[in-house]
Amino acid sequence: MESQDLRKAGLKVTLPRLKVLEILESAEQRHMSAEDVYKRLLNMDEEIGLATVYRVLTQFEGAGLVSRLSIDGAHAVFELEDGSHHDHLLCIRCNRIEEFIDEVIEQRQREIAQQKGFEMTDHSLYIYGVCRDCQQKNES
Amino acid sequence: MESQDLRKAGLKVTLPRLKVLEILESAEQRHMSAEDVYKRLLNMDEEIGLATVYRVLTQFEGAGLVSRLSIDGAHAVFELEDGSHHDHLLCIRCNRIEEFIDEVIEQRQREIAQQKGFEMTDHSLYIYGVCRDCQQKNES
DNA sequence: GGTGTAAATGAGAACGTTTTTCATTTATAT
DNA sequence: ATATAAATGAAAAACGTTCTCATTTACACC
Repeated sequence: MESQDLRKAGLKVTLPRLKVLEILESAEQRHMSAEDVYKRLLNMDEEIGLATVYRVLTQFEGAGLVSRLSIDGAHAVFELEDGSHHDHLLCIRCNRIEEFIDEVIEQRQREIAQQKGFEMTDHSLYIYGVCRDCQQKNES
Repeated sequence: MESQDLRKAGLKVTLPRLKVLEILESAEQRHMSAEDVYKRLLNMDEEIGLATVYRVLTQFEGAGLVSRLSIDGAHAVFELEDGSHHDHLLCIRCNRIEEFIDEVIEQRQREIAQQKGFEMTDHSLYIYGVCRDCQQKNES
């Protein structure tokens, strides 16, 4: 029951919040922009404004229910938080997003921060490239 | 002589381009936003529009003269390209930007891309934290 | 089950950054 | 010197996102 997640996060259980959660959980694409979520809502005939979608997603982020990816200059995309820290690989052709975890890189980052006298709070790593499918499409 | 750099890049040698180059080369801060450059121009009594600054910086990027950093949700900043690939450490308090190179991370990224079937074209890594100075300020 | 209160919402305006438009100016090849 | 394509300035538009404010809603309490 998702209502519990909302209550635990100190958020009232409202239709917009339930719907946005539902969309994030059921979407075939794990990574969605606010606009994506909004369009999905329109398709479901839910009269929920874009501003509310932004608000809800931002609150979810604050509550640790979703993570926000700020990819390059593009608009932010959100993913359901599953507790696993991971980084991302992005296909520059089809915008597919894949995830990976690499403890070697994690460790090196901590070392670098320490070397430079930084108290690390966060990091973001994106690898850009052309995914296998798009490489093949290009050959033909 | 910077004019040569512009000509080599296939760009006409114009006052705005020379001035922007000059600012990037002489600025005490290596990382500048378009707005930063524009303000500097105003201080120099150069009547160059902000749109031109954006255009020039984007062309310089295309020509490989500068790199654009798209940090999180913030506005882009530019740095003179010196041929050395490097990543960045950012202080979330004072916005200081430091650079680092780490071959271990570079290598791991290549391996991960290969594992995932990606032809890597680029990557971006930002480590966020609190720099030494800001840690000390906080203690007092 | 009502009711009060603070929180949440919708609509549209506002925002900050960046890009575009278009008429005018400029650099450069000839 | 001149023609031509490229570059510019100013203002408007675009973009994703946040804010404002009047209205609605969820929920704690009776």
